[in-house]
Amino acid sequence: MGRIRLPKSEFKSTSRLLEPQFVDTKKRKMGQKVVITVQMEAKAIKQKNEGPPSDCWSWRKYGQKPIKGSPYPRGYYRCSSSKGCSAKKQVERCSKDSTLFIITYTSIHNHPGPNLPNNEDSVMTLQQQDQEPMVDQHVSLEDNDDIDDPQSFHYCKSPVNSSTTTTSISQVQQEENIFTDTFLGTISYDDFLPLSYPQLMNFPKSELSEENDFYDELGELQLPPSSTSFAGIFEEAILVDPS
DNA sequence: CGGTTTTGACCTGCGC
DNA sequence: GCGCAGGTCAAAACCG
Repeated sequence: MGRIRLPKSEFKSTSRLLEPQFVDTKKRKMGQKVVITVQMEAKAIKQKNEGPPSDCWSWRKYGQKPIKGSPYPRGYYRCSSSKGCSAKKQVERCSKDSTLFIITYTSIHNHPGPNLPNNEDSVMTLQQQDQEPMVDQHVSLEDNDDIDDPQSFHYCKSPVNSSTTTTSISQVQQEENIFTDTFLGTISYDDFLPLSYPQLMNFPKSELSEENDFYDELGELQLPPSSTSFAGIFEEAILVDPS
């Protein structure tokens, strides 16, 4: 898609600089991230035209880049559920297992999630799964050839011993075999992701990066009851703190 | 018609 | 300082 760009010198005078307060510093170092891996049924991927698994948040794709060493590009999404929401996610596919999606959540939602009334139900489901062997549900979905729900997928536990602060995506990719080795079972993606970033993180607010300072200002933002009961499942996501 | 996706260009952090 | 790779921008195309 051709696009006429101004010469660099002229480019400097575009709207990006007219509103410097909105200019993203585009620092490579982002705040802490949550990395989760999602294994989808091959059929489901086909049905979704190889698209990433969707969650109940509304995401808008704003970029895609080929990643060195990976045959699959990485997609960049930002939350479109609410204006001004800085929540972002990156979706890439595992180079060795095309059914495995690596989703990296950065920043946080500054608004209540969609379908909030359902969140409690979702959490209850998670809690139940915590108590009961998840394999049961896994089997039930595996046995179900009906892919009417293309969002069915396998939730893969991230590397168990990954550092809680320094694990990077590349490290994750290097340990892809661990994903399959540590496969736990299947949960509903909708159950897993209505929760906002800090809920996923479930770590002390003081540990949030300064990028997330605005969340302090939103201290009045009411979190769904799930925020506390999500700890059980959270440990299966990777907390990344690039330093 | 408004929101989303596509896609090439631009920006920036980081390693050397 | 330079080059690379990753992240973002934004116009055009697409879609419902």
